[in-house]
Amino acid sequence: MTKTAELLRERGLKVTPQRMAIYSMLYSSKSHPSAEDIYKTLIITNPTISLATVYKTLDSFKATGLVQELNIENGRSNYDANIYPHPHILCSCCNRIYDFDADLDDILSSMRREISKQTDFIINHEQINFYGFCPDCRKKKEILN
Amino acid sequence: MTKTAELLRERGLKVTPQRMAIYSMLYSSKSHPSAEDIYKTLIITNPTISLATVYKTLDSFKATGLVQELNIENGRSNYDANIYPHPHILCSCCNRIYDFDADLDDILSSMRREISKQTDFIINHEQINFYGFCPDCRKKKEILN
DNA sequence: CTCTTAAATAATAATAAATATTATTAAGGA
DNA sequence: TCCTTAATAATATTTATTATTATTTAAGAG
Repeated sequence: MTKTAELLRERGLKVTPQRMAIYSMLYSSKSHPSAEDIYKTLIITNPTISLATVYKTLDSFKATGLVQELNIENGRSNYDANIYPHPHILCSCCNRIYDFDADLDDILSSMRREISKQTDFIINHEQINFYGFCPDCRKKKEILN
Repeated sequence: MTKTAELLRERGLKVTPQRMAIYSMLYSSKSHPSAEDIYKTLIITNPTISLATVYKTLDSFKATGLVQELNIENGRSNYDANIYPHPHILCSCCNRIYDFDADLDDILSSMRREISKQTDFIINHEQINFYGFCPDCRKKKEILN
Protein backbone atom coordinates (compact mmCIF):
# COMPACT_ATOMS: atom_id res chain seq x y z
CA MET A 1 0.00 0.00 0.00
CA THR A 2 1.30 3.42 -0.90
CA LYS A 3 2.14 6.01 1.69
CA THR A 4 -0.74 8.27 0.66
CA ALA A 5 -3.28 5.47 0.84
CA GLU A 6 -2.02 4.59 4.26
CA LEU A 7 -2.33 8.18 5.43
CA LEU A 8 -5.93 8.34 4.25
CA ARG A 9 -6.78 5.06 5.91
CA GLU A 10 -5.19 6.17 9.15
CA ARG A 11 -7.64 9.05 9.24
CA GLY A 12 -10.59 6.83 8.51
CA LEU A 13 -10.99 8.13 4.99
CA LYS A 14 -11.83 5.79 2.16
CA VAL A 15 -9.09 5.54 -0.40
CA THR A 16 -10.34 6.82 -3.74
CA PRO A 17 -8.46 7.81 -6.88
CA GLN A 18 -9.66 11.41 -6.46
CA ARG A 19 -8.38 11.67 -2.92
CA MET A 20 -5.10 10.07 -3.87
CA ALA A 21 -4.67 12.53 -6.71
CA ILE A 22 -5.57 15.57 -4.65
CA TYR A 23 -3.36 14.67 -1.74
CA SER A 24 -0.42 13.71 -3.94
CA MET A 25 -0.65 16.92 -5.86
CA LEU A 26 -0.83 19.02 -2.72
CA TYR A 27 1.96 17.12 -1.07
CA SER A 28 4.31 17.55 -3.96
CA SER A 29 3.42 21.18 -4.54
CA LYS A 30 5.13 24.20 -3.13
CA SER A 31 2.67 26.67 -4.59
CA HIS A 32 -0.21 26.54 -2.08
CA PRO A 33 -2.89 26.06 -4.73
CA SER A 34 -6.55 27.01 -4.40
CA ALA A 35 -9.37 24.53 -4.98
CA GLU A 36 -9.70 25.89 -8.49
CA ASP A 37 -5.97 25.47 -9.15
CA ILE A 38 -6.11 21.89 -7.97
CA TYR A 39 -9.12 21.18 -10.13
CA LYS A 40 -7.54 22.69 -13.23
CA THR A 41 -4.38 20.68 -12.76
CA LEU A 42 -6.11 17.39 -12.07
CA ILE A 43 -8.74 17.61 -14.78
CA ILE A 44 -5.93 16.94 -17.28
CA THR A 45 -5.05 13.56 -15.85
CA ASN A 46 -8.44 12.78 -14.29
CA PRO A 47 -10.92 14.06 -16.87
CA THR A 48 -14.04 13.28 -14.86
CA ILE A 49 -13.08 14.88 -11.56
CA SER A 50 -15.48 17.55 -10.41
CA LEU A 51 -14.79 20.80 -8.62
CA ALA A 52 -17.31 19.93 -5.93
CA THR A 53 -15.33 16.79 -5.18
CA VAL A 54 -12.19 18.86 -4.82
CA TYR A 55 -13.94 21.09 -2.29
CA LYS A 56 -15.44 18.18 -0.38
CA THR A 57 -12.15 16.36 -0.34
CA LEU A 58 -10.30 19.39 0.90
CA ASP A 59 -12.89 19.74 3.65
CA SER A 60 -12.40 16.19 4.80
CA PHE A 61 -8.63 16.56 4.63
CA LYS A 62 -8.91 19.70 6.70
CA ALA A 63 -11.21 18.04 9.21
CA THR A 64 -8.83 15.15 9.69
CA GLY A 65 -5.77 17.32 9.82
CA LEU A 66 -4.22 16.21 6.55
CA VAL A 67 -3.99 19.71 5.14
CA GLN A 68 -4.35 23.24 6.38
CA GLU A 69 -6.44 25.93 4.80
CA LEU A 70 -4.68 29.23 4.34
CA ASN A 71 -6.14 32.71 4.46
CA ILE A 72 -3.68 34.57 2.33
CA GLU A 73 -5.53 35.90 -0.69
CA ASN A 74 -8.83 37.51 -0.14
CA GLY A 75 -11.86 35.85 -1.62
CA ARG A 76 -10.34 32.39 -1.89
CA SER A 77 -8.66 29.77 0.21
CA ASN A 78 -5.34 28.17 -0.46
CA TYR A 79 -4.27 24.75 0.73
CA ASP A 80 -1.09 23.34 2.10
CA ALA A 81 -0.16 19.73 2.86
CA ASN A 82 2.40 21.06 5.30
CA ILE A 83 0.23 21.15 8.38
CA TYR A 84 2.93 22.60 10.58
CA PRO A 85 2.03 26.24 11.30
CA HIS A 86 4.35 28.46 9.34
CA PRO A 87 4.26 31.98 7.92
CA HIS A 88 3.83 32.82 4.25
CA ILE A 89 4.79 35.59 1.96
CA LEU A 90 2.75 36.63 -1.08
CA CYS A 91 3.84 38.79 -3.97
CA SER A 92 1.24 41.49 -4.53
CA CYS A 93 2.21 41.54 -8.19
CA CYS A 94 2.27 37.90 -9.37
CA ASN A 95 0.29 36.56 -6.40
CA ARG A 96 2.70 33.69 -5.92
CA ILE A 97 2.85 32.44 -2.37
CA TYR A 98 6.09 31.33 -0.85
CA ASP A 99 7.36 29.63 2.25
CA PHE A 100 10.61 30.79 3.70
CA ASP A 101 13.13 29.25 6.01
CA ALA A 102 13.50 31.81 8.77
CA ASP A 103 12.93 29.94 11.98
CA LEU A 104 10.26 31.92 13.79
CA ASP A 105 9.00 29.13 16.02
CA ASP A 106 10.33 30.65 19.19
CA ILE A 107 9.01 34.10 18.36
CA LEU A 108 5.61 32.69 17.47
CA SER A 109 5.26 30.58 20.55
CA SER A 110 6.18 33.50 22.76
CA MET A 111 3.66 35.66 20.91
CA ARG A 112 1.02 33.01 21.46
CA ARG A 113 1.84 32.82 25.13
CA GLU A 114 1.77 36.58 25.57
CA ILE A 115 -1.47 37.04 23.63
CA SER A 116 -3.14 34.16 25.37
CA LYS A 117 -2.22 35.61 28.72
CA GLN A 118 -3.52 39.02 27.75
CA THR A 119 -6.75 38.03 26.03
CA ASP A 120 -7.54 34.84 27.93
CA PHE A 121 -8.13 33.14 24.59
CA ILE A 122 -7.17 29.52 24.03
CA ILE A 123 -5.29 29.82 20.78
CA ASN A 124 -5.57 27.05 18.18
CA HIS A 125 -3.63 28.32 15.28
CA GLU A 126 -2.46 31.41 13.52
CA GLN A 127 -2.02 32.83 10.05
CA ILE A 128 1.03 34.95 9.58
CA ASN A 129 1.12 36.50 6.15
CA PHE A 130 3.55 39.00 4.72
CA TYR A 131 2.81 40.87 1.52
CA GLY A 132 5.22 42.61 -0.78
CA PHE A 133 7.00 42.44 -4.10
CA CYS A 134 9.12 39.48 -5.08
CA PRO A 135 12.53 39.82 -6.75
CA ASP A 136 11.16 38.59 -10.11
CA CYS A 137 8.44 41.22 -10.29
CA ARG A 138 10.79 43.96 -9.18
CA LYS A 139 13.18 43.00 -11.95
CA LYS A 140 10.39 43.01 -14.52
CA LYS A 141 9.29 46.43 -13.38
CA GLU A 142 12.84 47.74 -13.67
CA ILE A 143 13.03 46.55 -17.26
CA LEU A 144 9.78 48.32 -18.10
CA ASN A 145 11.03 51.66 -16.77
CA MET B 1 -15.77 71.46 8.65
CA THR B 2 -15.80 68.20 10.55
CA LYS B 3 -12.71 66.12 11.05
CA THR B 4 -14.03 63.33 8.83
CA ALA B 5 -14.86 65.69 5.99
CA GLU B 6 -11.40 67.13 6.24
CA LEU B 7 -9.83 63.68 6.11
CA LEU B 8 -11.78 62.82 2.97
CA ARG B 9 -10.86 66.08 1.31
CA GLU B 10 -7.20 65.63 2.16
CA ARG B 11 -7.26 62.41 0.15
CA GLY B 12 -8.98 64.04 -2.78
CA LEU B 13 -12.28 62.30 -2.12
CA LYS B 14 -15.54 64.14 -2.53
CA VAL B 15 -17.40 64.54 0.72
CA THR B 16 -20.72 62.73 0.53
CA PRO B 17 -23.15 61.68 3.24
CA GLN B 18 -22.49 58.02 2.44
CA ARG B 19 -18.75 58.37 2.81
CA MET B 20 -19.12 60.35 6.00
CA ALA B 21 -21.40 57.71 7.45
CA ILE B 22 -19.18 54.80 6.45
CA TYR B 23 -16.00 56.36 7.74
CA SER B 24 -17.59 57.54 10.98
CA MET B 25 -19.00 54.14 11.66
CA LEU B 26 -15.72 52.40 10.97
CA TYR B 27 -13.77 54.88 13.00
CA SER B 28 -15.94 54.52 16.05
CA SER B 29 -16.17 50.76 15.78
CA LYS B 30 -13.96 48.21 17.45
CA SER B 31 -15.56 45.23 15.79
CA HIS B 32 -13.84 45.18 12.39
CA PRO B 33 -17.08 44.94 10.42
CA SER B 34 -17.47 43.46 6.95
CA ALA B 35 -19.04 45.38 4.06
CA GLU B 36 -22.30 43.59 4.78
CA ASP B 37 -22.13 44.53 8.48
CA ILE B 38 -21.57 48.16 7.58
CA TYR B 39 -24.44 48.11 5.14
CA LYS B 40 -26.83 46.52 7.63
CA THR B 41 -25.96 49.07 10.28
CA LEU B 42 -26.17 52.10 8.03
CA ILE B 43 -29.35 51.15 6.21
CA ILE B 44 -31.21 51.96 9.44
CA THR B 45 -30.14 55.58 9.50
CA ASN B 46 -29.55 55.98 5.75
CA PRO B 47 -32.40 54.03 4.17
CA THR B 48 -31.29 54.53 0.59
CA ILE B 49 -27.66 53.49 0.88
CA SER B 50 -26.71 50.59 -1.35
CA LEU B 51 -24.34 47.73 -0.73
CA ALA B 52 -22.48 48.49 -3.94
CA THR B 53 -21.75 51.96 -2.62
CA VAL B 54 -20.38 50.48 0.56
CA TYR B 55 -18.03 48.31 -1.48
CA LYS B 56 -16.97 51.15 -3.76
CA THR B 57 -16.43 53.47 -0.84
CA LEU B 58 -14.36 50.92 1.03
CA ASP B 59 -12.26 50.47 -2.11
CA SER B 60 -11.58 54.17 -2.39
CA PHE B 61 -10.82 54.39 1.33
CA LYS B 62 -8.44 51.48 0.95
CA ALA B 63 -6.79 53.02 -2.10
CA THR B 64 -6.22 56.30 -0.30
CA GLY B 65 -5.05 54.66 2.89
CA LEU B 66 -8.00 55.64 5.05
CA VAL B 67 -8.78 52.09 6.07
CA GLN B 68 -7.15 48.72 5.87
CA GLU B 69 -8.76 45.57 4.58
CA LEU B 70 -8.30 42.56 6.81
CA ASN B 71 -8.03 38.93 5.83
CA ILE B 72 -9.23 37.24 8.95
CA GLU B 73 -12.36 35.31 8.13
CA ASN B 74 -12.35 33.27 5.04
CA GLY B 75 -14.73 34.25 2.28
CA ARG B 76 -15.15 37.85 3.37
CA SER B 77 -13.12 40.94 4.11
CA ASN B 78 -13.24 42.97 7.26
CA TYR B 79 -12.34 46.62 7.54
CA ASP B 80 -10.49 48.66 10.08
CA ALA B 81 -10.08 52.43 10.32
CA ASN B 82 -6.96 51.80 12.34
CA ILE B 83 -4.47 51.69 9.50
CA TYR B 84 -1.51 50.99 11.72
CA PRO B 85 -0.48 47.34 11.14
CA HIS B 86 -1.51 45.32 14.15
CA PRO B 87 -2.38 41.69 14.85
CA HIS B 88 -5.87 40.37 15.44
CA ILE B 89 -7.46 37.53 17.27
CA LEU B 90 -10.69 35.85 16.20
CA CYS B 91 -12.91 33.57 18.24
CA SER B 92 -13.65 30.45 16.21
CA CYS B 93 -16.93 30.13 18.06
CA CYS B 94 -18.58 33.57 17.98
CA ASN B 95 -16.39 34.94 15.17
CA ARG B 96 -15.81 38.19 17.02
CA ILE B 97 -12.55 39.83 16.12
CA TYR B 98 -10.48 41.59 18.73
CA ASP B 99 -7.46 43.81 18.93
CA PHE B 100 -5.15 43.35 21.83
CA ASP B 101 -2.59 45.52 23.50
CA ALA B 102 0.56 43.40 23.50
CA ASP B 103 3.23 45.53 21.94
CA LEU B 104 4.64 43.39 19.17
CA ASP B 105 6.10 46.18 17.07
CA ASP B 106 9.70 45.24 17.74
CA ILE B 107 9.09 41.58 17.11
CA LEU B 108 7.24 42.33 13.89
CA SER B 109 9.83 44.70 12.54
CA SER B 110 12.61 42.24 13.24
CA MET B 111 10.56 39.52 11.53
CA ARG B 112 10.10 41.78 8.53
CA ARG B 113 13.79 42.52 8.38
CA GLU B 114 14.78 38.88 8.64
CA ILE B 115 12.21 37.72 6.08
CA SER B 116 13.06 40.50 3.70
CA LYS B 117 16.73 39.60 3.90
CA GLN B 118 16.02 35.96 3.28
CA THR B 119 13.45 36.24 0.50
CA ASP B 120 14.61 39.47 -1.12
CA PHE B 121 10.99 40.67 -1.03
CA ILE B 122 10.13 44.28 -0.38
CA ILE B 123 7.50 43.88 2.29
CA ASN B 124 4.52 46.25 2.36
CA HIS B 125 2.37 44.95 5.09
CA GLU B 126 1.42 41.87 6.99
CA GLN B 127 -1.61 40.15 8.43
CA ILE B 128 -1.07 38.46 11.72
CA ASN B 129 -4.13 36.56 12.83
CA PHE B 130 -4.58 34.30 15.78
CA TYR B 131 -7.57 31.99 16.12
CA GLY B 132 -8.96 30.40 19.20
CA PHE B 133 -11.75 30.44 21.74
CA CYS B 134 -12.63 33.55 23.67
CA PRO B 135 -13.40 33.56 27.40
CA ASP B 136 -17.12 34.18 26.77
CA CYS B 137 -17.54 31.18 24.53
CA ARG B 138 -15.53 28.96 26.85
CA LYS B 139 -17.76 29.96 29.72
CA LYS B 140 -20.90 29.23 27.69
CA LYS B 141 -19.58 25.82 26.77
CA GLU B 142 -18.83 25.05 30.40
CA ILE B 143 -22.40 25.86 31.35
CA LEU B 144 -23.69 23.51 28.66
CA ASN B 145 -21.65 20.58 29.93
C1' DC C 1 -14.88 -13.71 -5.32
C1' DT C 2 -19.41 -11.72 -5.02
C1' DC C 3 -22.73 -9.20 -2.54
C1' DT C 4 -24.11 -5.42 0.23
C1' DT C 5 -24.17 -1.01 2.01
C1' DA C 6 -22.62 3.16 3.33
C1' DA C 7 -19.87 6.62 1.68
C1' DA C 8 -17.95 9.16 -2.24
C1' DT C 9 -18.55 11.08 -6.62
C1' DA C 10 -20.28 13.89 -10.70
C1' DA C 11 -23.50 16.80 -12.28
C1' DT C 12 -26.13 20.37 -11.22
C1' DA C 13 -28.42 23.93 -8.67
C1' DA C 14 -28.16 27.25 -5.17
C1' DT C 15 -25.95 30.67 -2.17
C1' DA C 16 -22.85 34.34 -0.78
C1' DA C 17 -19.45 37.85 -1.52
C1' DA C 18 -17.84 41.00 -4.55
C1' DT C 19 -17.66 43.49 -8.94
C1' DA C 20 -19.52 45.59 -13.20
C1' DT C 21 -22.99 48.33 -15.67
C1' DT C 22 -25.84 52.12 -16.28
C1' DA C 23 -29.01 55.71 -15.62
C1' DT C 24 -29.67 59.21 -12.18
C1' DT C 25 -28.15 62.45 -8.74
C1' DA C 26 -25.41 65.66 -6.34
C1' DA C 27 -20.73 67.81 -4.95
C1' DG C 28 -18.26 71.63 -5.52
C1' DG C 29 -15.80 74.80 -8.60
C1' DA C 30 -16.70 78.50 -12.17
C1' DT D 1 -26.85 79.45 -10.07
C1' DC D 2 -25.14 76.52 -13.46
C1' DC D 3 -22.07 72.91 -15.22
C1' DT D 4 -19.19 69.13 -15.21
C1' DT D 5 -17.65 65.20 -13.36
C1' DA D 6 -17.71 61.95 -9.97
C1' DA D 7 -20.66 59.37 -6.81
C1' DT D 8 -24.75 56.89 -6.07
C1' DA D 9 -28.66 53.40 -6.32
C1' DA D 10 -30.47 49.84 -8.63
C1' DT D 11 -29.56 46.03 -10.98
C1' DA D 12 -27.11 42.41 -13.32
C1' DT D 13 -23.11 39.62 -13.41
C1' DT D 14 -19.14 37.14 -11.88
C1' DT D 15 -16.58 34.26 -8.77
C1' DA D 16 -15.94 31.19 -4.86
C1' DT D 17 -18.16 27.95 -2.30
C1' DT D 18 -21.82 24.92 -0.60
C1' DA D 19 -26.02 22.06 -1.10
C1' DT D 20 -28.76 18.54 -3.48
C1' DT D 21 -29.40 14.31 -5.63
C1' DA D 22 -28.90 10.40 -8.44
C1' DT D 23 -25.24 7.29 -9.50
C1' DT D 24 -21.11 4.86 -8.61
C1' DT D 25 -17.65 2.62 -5.96
C1' DA D 26 -14.69 1.20 -1.88
C1' DA D 27 -14.15 -2.26 1.09
C1' DG D 28 -15.87 -5.34 4.65
C1' DA D 29 -18.91 -9.61 5.31
C1' DG D 30 -20.09 -13.83 3.84
